[in-house]
Amino acid sequence: MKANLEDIAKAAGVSKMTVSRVLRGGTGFSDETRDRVVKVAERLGYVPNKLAAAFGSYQASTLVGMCVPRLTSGLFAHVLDGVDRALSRLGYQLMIGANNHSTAEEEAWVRQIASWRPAGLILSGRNHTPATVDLLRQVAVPVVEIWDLTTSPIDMSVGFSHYDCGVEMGQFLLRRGRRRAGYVGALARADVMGQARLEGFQAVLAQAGAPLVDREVLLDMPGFYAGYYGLEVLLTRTPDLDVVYFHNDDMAVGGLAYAQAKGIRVPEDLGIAGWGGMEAASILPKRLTTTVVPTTAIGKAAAEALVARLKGEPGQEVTVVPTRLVPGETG
Amino acid sequence: MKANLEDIAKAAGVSKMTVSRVLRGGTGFSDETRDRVVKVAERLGYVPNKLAAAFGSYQASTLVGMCVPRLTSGLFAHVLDGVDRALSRLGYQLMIGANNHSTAEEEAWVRQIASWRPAGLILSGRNHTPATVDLLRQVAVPVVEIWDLTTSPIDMSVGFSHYDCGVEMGQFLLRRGRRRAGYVGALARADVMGQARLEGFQAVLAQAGAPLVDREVLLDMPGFYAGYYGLEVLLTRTPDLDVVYFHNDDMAVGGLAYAQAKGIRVPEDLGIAGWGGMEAASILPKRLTTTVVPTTAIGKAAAEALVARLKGEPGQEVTVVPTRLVPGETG
DNA sequence: CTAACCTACGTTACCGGTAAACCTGACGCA
DNA sequence: TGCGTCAGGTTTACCGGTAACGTAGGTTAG
Repeated sequence: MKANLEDIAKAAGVSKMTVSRVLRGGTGFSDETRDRVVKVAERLGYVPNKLAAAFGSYQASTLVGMCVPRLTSGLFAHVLDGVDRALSRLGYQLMIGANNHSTAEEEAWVRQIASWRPAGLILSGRNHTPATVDLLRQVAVPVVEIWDLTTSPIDMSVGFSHYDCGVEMGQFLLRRGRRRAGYVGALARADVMGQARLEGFQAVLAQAGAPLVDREVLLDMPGFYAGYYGLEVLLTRTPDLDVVYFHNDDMAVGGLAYAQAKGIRVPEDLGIAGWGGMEAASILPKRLTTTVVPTTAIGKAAAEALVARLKGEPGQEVTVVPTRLVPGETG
Repeated sequence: MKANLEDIAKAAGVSKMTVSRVLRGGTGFSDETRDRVVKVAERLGYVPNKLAAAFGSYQASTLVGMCVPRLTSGLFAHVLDGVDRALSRLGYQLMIGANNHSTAEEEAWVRQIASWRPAGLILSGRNHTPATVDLLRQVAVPVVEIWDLTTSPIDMSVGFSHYDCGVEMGQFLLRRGRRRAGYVGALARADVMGQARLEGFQAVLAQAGAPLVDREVLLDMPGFYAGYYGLEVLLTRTPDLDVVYFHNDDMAVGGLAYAQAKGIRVPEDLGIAGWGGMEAASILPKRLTTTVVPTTAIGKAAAEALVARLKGEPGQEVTVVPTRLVPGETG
């Protein structure tokens, strides 16, 4: 990595500053000068140094940090994809991190990222440690909190209400005549958003005079096996449920597998509802009753909100991206 | 973002350099000085500036770039996770990008990333444009090519042989008595690695006197529906196949769904084999015959190879991470 | 008793850009 | 003729760290 602006300047017989302006597509030079400089830069294989550029100019870098709960989550992969597509087109670089559903790990990540003076940050969820919030205020950079909508964001928020998802699913299942509902969740301690869905679900059931009968919240990661096992535990304890709401689709599919294994007919004997809109659920013989979350749209909206702010436009403070309850054949 | 080393230095009554040394955990200061500096730094809410640090010292930053074909790929999500876990522990930051199976997009990405002077790069696949290779040599930074093993890597390689995957699956299906095999693929133009699997598969079948009968390679993304549709096209044209090898598990599952829809018994009438080891395949009533790729292990190994090189150790040039053929109930 | 050596710092120069101010000749215009 | 203006540059002063080297005072070896 040898050639720098100085080298090009010398070789082209102009000043460093002129080279800088030419390469950044500015103004204040003749066409001949531009051609000469561009040619020399190419010949020397010039690779710009954004480190120096971001550092030297007082303006922020083109780095954007994004923190998700887990990198292996199919839902967040799509959010990530939405963000990346929107940002990379505009020349921003995405730095990612995973917080493993821990606000402490998120804080550590923010601390690391902050030292890179990013142009903006995207965080998942609305729960952060006080130190994280302090840090974010201090770095004074646009922040988008995604996934879980909050009416009082640190800066901007893009997402939907998990509580409302629970309410909506509760209402739907009530309309289908379910009266004895159970719940199977996971991530007992860390999962604030699943908790919010459960609360909405519970509230609407209680209001209708058919309160939640039983629930089983495991400590595991919310996957297929946790759903299978969770339903087994739940039904062993409380066999006469007529519907079970799961933390997410992965778990619901596991529950479906359990029902199938035990000869429980779905939806006749037991209704099963998930959440999230897992792509792979399409491989099931019966369409899963679930709430589809527009993951890519959330990513896109988050990136756009961030970019708007970076361009000096005000930027939407709260963007609601509506979810969609899909009545399948299992609920 | 106000406090910098200078501010701390003044407030603590020492020089900038001493503050720098203290905060980086170096030597050459007394315990009292350290305590005083640390306390002041904390009080002022000092946020280090890695931009300045990486730029000022001539050594590379703690930025690591990683480029995957698609961010929504479940397999690569696990690779990414493996890399991130290994790197973030050591204080490295991961910058990601997607090349959409295009070497041209990869080149554009490398060009962007190179200007950040990363400590290292991780690329997916062994195919790169000449300009990419030039750039990589010029930035003179450790590079790990993952996923598709190459015996002559640019720098280091971690992965497995796609060709051998095809060979192995071919041998397995031959042993199970299959003689009339078909293939359903996707990404017709861009997918070099699926192509390699097909070549291995074809070679071993031909050698055994039971050459590939027909194939259908779609232009679509390799997902569930492409598999469903691809199998339909293939069987309509060539109904008397006794086994079909799919580009990946997603497509195989789609094929399975098609077979089920058409009353084709699997594996009696038709064998189905996939590739990759999709988690969600576990929700199938029958275990899919497939090749499981140790995704997280590849990510971890890639990160470790990179870190070894960064520490000045030689670092494994080629690391083979073996795949595992899982005989399921569909082959 | 003195040279060598350590500890605990301070000084200086520089990394490669960018912003902002400054310069210069040509041209238009009163 | 003198002055303003504009294109097309150049010059200078940083940005916030780090490496390399300098140095004062105390300690130790011979």
